Amino acid sequence: MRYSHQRELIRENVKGRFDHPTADMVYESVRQSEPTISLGTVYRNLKQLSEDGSIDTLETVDKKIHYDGRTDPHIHFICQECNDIFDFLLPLQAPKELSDAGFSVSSEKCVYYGVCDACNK
Amino acid sequence: MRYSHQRELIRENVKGRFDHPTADMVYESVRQSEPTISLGTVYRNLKQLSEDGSIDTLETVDKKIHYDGRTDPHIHFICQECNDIFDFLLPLQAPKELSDAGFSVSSEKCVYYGVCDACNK
DNA sequence: ACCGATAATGATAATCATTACTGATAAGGA
DNA sequence: TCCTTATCAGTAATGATTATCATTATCGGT
Repeated sequence: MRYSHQRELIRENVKGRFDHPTADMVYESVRQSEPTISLGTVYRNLKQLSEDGSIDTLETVDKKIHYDGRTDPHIHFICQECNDIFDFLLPLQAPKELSDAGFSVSSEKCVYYGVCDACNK
Repeated sequence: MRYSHQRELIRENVKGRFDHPTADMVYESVRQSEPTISLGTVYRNLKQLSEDGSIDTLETVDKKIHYDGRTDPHIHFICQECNDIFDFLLPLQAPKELSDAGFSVSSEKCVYYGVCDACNK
């Protein structure tokens, strides 16, 4: 993959935030410092970066792809009150029933739904 | 919710299969016995059924909503070789770190990625 | 430094899953 | 049976994402 200024801006943007942005959110943010960047460029690079493991993706119920700069093992919690997405840094914990059945696990995407600490008050 | 013949066909179809079909797959199947049913009707009813908990949904990387007749606690495994989705009936196991932090969990969606037993041979 | 091959870009059109709209039909209570 | 209205079939609209294309930028080789 050849270097590009735009891709670096996109990578740094996603890596530097923790709000699990959509492509459009990254576009609006990167546009502040690079006003001529195209939405298609943002989509193309987010896809590339997620395909080679630089960033991660998270599918939610809103039918938009959310991007995540974190690539170390962690799980997500989505509050059904405020719709915020929270990270919890926890080691990958694939049930042993999977390996028992001959299934080899390389990654996991766990999302828990409920009410967050703040909304519980 | 008022009774409708079409909705019952859709409910029975999803409940009677275990391949996590998309709206289009349900449409093609129900159409065999009800040729005049509309794709919009299938979408509308799948949405209703999932909203009142009769069926479940599963978001994957293909950007389509998959429906699941199973509503008892279970996790999913997606094989990266054959792309099949497997069910494992396991009790909901929210990490205690969540409740420790004041987060109350009401449901979970766990998807594990790797290679299934058959493809491992 | 320049060339040439080609990856990447900006702008925009196309795709495709899903949702909304509309006039007709049917469920079900009075 | 009559009335209200949820649901339907058919189809247009929406919206996120992807593809296209002419131009520009990267980078190894000369």
